[in-house]
Amino acid sequence: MLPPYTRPLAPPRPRPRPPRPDLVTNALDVAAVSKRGTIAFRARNPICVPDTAINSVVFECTWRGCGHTTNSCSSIEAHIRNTHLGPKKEGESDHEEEFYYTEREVLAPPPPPTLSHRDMCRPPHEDPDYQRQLVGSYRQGLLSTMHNGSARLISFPVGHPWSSSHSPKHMRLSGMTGSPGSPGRRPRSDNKKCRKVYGMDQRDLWCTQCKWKKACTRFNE
DNA sequence: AGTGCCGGGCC
DNA sequence: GGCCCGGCACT
Ligand SMILES: [Zn+2]
Repeated sequence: MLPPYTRPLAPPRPRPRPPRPDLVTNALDVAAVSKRGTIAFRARNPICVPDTAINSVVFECTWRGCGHTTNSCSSIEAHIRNTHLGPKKEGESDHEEEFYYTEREVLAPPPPPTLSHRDMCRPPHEDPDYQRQLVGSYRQGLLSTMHNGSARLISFPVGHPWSSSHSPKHMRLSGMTGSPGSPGRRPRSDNKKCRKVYGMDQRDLWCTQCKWKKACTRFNE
């Protein structure tokens, strides 16, 4: 009797869904008293930049071939764990991520967000930027000089780069989740996206991809 | 608890 | 193609 797929026009969308009972998270983690409290670099600051350029600090991944930079400590650690070290095991408590990034300063961290029209929806394995990242990490150890100032990477599809003893330290092999042929999931970038910026009650201000629950094209670079 | 988004549905 | 949501990986 009632129309099949007609939605009310523009009411706020308070649609709280019931939570799933099958999601469990382990709560076994160390308190981590001092989070990277041992690096005491950049104490001296010899860079003599008066007050014209805003030199900000970035965290740069030092994994070979990767030059991924972020601006927060937690995001670079997340990057390293996701893209290089692999999933964390439960029962491991050393902060190994600390050894794969440095903190440095930059003068002009190209903040202008790309104004190009990258407003297309595209699966990640077709994204040329994304493919470059994949190859870069896949050849970890085969290439020597490779600069890369881009952003995101993903967990590997099905290859086992960190099982080939190319990593500077241990190897974290495990049954990586992912069916053969699955391109993997891109790690969340640290920028705030339309949803968080505008909120659920202003959904009409979101970019198109955010409205469709796709990868945001306005706030990621 | 909330956010980001892939995969897949419907039109 | 546009549009939307279930489910899930994260935080
Ligand atoms: Zn967006």
